[in-house]
Amino acid sequence: MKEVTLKQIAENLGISVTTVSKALKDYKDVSKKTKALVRAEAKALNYKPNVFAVNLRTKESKTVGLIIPEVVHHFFSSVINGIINEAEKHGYLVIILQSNESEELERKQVDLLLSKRVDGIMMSLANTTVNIDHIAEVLSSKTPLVMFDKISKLIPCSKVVINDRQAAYEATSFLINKGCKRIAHFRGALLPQNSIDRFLGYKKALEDHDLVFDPELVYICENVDYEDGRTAARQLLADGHKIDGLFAITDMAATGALTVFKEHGIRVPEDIALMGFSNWFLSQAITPALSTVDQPGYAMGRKTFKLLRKEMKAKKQGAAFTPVIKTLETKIIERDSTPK
Amino acid sequence: MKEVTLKQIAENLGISVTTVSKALKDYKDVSKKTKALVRAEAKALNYKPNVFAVNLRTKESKTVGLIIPEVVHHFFSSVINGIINEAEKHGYLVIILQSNESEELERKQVDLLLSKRVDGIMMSLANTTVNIDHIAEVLSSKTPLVMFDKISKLIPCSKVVINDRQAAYEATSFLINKGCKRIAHFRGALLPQNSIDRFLGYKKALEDHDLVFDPELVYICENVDYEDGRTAARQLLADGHKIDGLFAITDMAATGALTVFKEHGIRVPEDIALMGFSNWFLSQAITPALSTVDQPGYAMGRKTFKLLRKEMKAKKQGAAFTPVIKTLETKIIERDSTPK
DNA sequence: TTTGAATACGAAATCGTTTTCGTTTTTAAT
DNA sequence: ATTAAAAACGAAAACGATTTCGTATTCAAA
Repeated sequence: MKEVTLKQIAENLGISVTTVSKALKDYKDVSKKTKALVRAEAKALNYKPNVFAVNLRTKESKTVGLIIPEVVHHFFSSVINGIINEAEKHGYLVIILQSNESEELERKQVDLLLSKRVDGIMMSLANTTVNIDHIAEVLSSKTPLVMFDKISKLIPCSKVVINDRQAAYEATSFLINKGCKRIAHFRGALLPQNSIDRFLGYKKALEDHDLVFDPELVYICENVDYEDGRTAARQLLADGHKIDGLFAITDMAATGALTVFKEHGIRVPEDIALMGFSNWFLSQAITPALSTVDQPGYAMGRKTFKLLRKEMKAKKQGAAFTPVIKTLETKIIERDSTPK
Repeated sequence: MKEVTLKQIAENLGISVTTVSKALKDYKDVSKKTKALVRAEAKALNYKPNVFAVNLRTKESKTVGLIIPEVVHHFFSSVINGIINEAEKHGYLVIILQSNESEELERKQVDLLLSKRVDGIMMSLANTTVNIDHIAEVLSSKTPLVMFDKISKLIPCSKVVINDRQAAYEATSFLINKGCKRIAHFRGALLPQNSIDRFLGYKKALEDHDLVFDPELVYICENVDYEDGRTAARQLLADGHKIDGLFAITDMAATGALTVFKEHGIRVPEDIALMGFSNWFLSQAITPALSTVDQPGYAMGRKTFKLLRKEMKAKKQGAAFTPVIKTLETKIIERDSTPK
């Protein structure tokens, strides 16, 4: 029950290990006859190359790393899906780590992946990450790197993003075109670029349509989740603001707000029109179904791996590689939380 | 800019590679003075052991594989979360593959993981999997294996499950105790064990409470999702059945049914009481909030890895290991889709 | 001073492939 | 028959760590 090795095959056939190796890799300096013999014997013994040895020799592992803020999240799990499907197509395996939105964990995980000598790394930053030394470290280790969604503009690497500002601008404009005059915004935390960009898009849309921007109508949802949406909505009502539209940073927050509105007898969309963001599965299952912005997670995952692969290829061939920044399209999904 | 190796350190210090290696691993036959020197030099050069070489020597990779039907799924992503958190605690990385509910893909992925020589494998079967040769192959390769949730009773390995039958029995009994007399069931496909068990639990509960079991009230939701729930609910109404309770195999299917009921002016819970299954995030965000059965995904993930680690440890020490089957507790979550 | 046991160190084998660079054998051309 | 070129094979050196077994040194006890 010993492991089958090249040596084993070589001995059985009375030839050298070298020739066996070459035969299996289809080198041209091995005769067809020998190749056939070797292949037959390999199959007979059910030979499987020892990847550990192969990795050591070739200095690559055909494995890539992925660091993501959280796995249990419709958008991110869609990205994962896109990445592992694309990776598998090319014989790569994906190691997934979760930063739990913690910068400290993120650092550890970068170290872990580098020490595992993965062929490349894909990552989306934790909300709290401000110091980016650990990412610079990835670059200086010459490990190909692609960032997606939550990126850092300071790192010169390939990136896959959506235009958050533009998307938020369109979402807000959509509300305005439906007749809304006083539109509140539930934004995310102050730091993350997405949060900032969506807020800026919201603000710009108001200004471009000659509506006053009232900072009092902007509420912060720290975790952009259901509970935050509920809390912010309650606060909004408690503050006595009269609004006819709400643009929430995520579908979760929008859904939270929706339930509060319902509890207070406020009709959606008649009294308040509601736009979410992301097009999570949830948004079509609630009543009224949520109008939102579709954020293409699966496509983002695929594109991210594709860029990574290009860079890994270039590195292997010693070719130069200039970072690419890809912006994916978003689109408005009209459902029942906005007036027809 | 060369890679730092043991040899490098040894040369700098004028000692042998052997001693450097031993010093770093705290062998007792190296003097304290030498250890200090070596460690200092290693730190100074920022030495990182080459895992490829370590893997080859030690024959282990500190990496485990996970095969799962789909990633974009609240329950499974919770399991992933539990697994990678627990794994990370012990220095293991997790390679995740997705079978997309296809037996063929599942086979390929098992092969991939075996060829990567992961230290252990965790998996939940695809719905369509009937032939289990590939799983037997894992066993015969001596790779530790733990199955969870969707398991095969034919494979003698450790397993982590819930008692689907019991949980469904409780859910149905809960409806009965709330006064339901005619309870429909939306079940899953015919093959998967979960689907069968939940159906059997439903049936047994009816019988134990002296209610007639009417096969006409059982509808199949092939993909147990939102759309299936809608379709089944429409069919139920079209068939003219008068029911006062519904137990759906998943929260998704329950939610689909709920929207159809609403569209037909049927009140929940007044006209029909509704129980889901899984306690996905969704269930608390809809109106009325869904009563359901909590399925502990995160705990299942943690437990799964823990069992795997035990088995990997035993293997390493050449100790015997007898498979363990762990059944996790579920519990009824009462919300607003059932009468108080 | 000799002996014995600790204590500290290293040479070399090993893990299983890959690949360079010779060497041998075959084939074709003169 | 001789030679040149082409085709087929192998020895051996990597890759970088781990570990077995010796050897050398130190120190204490007799």
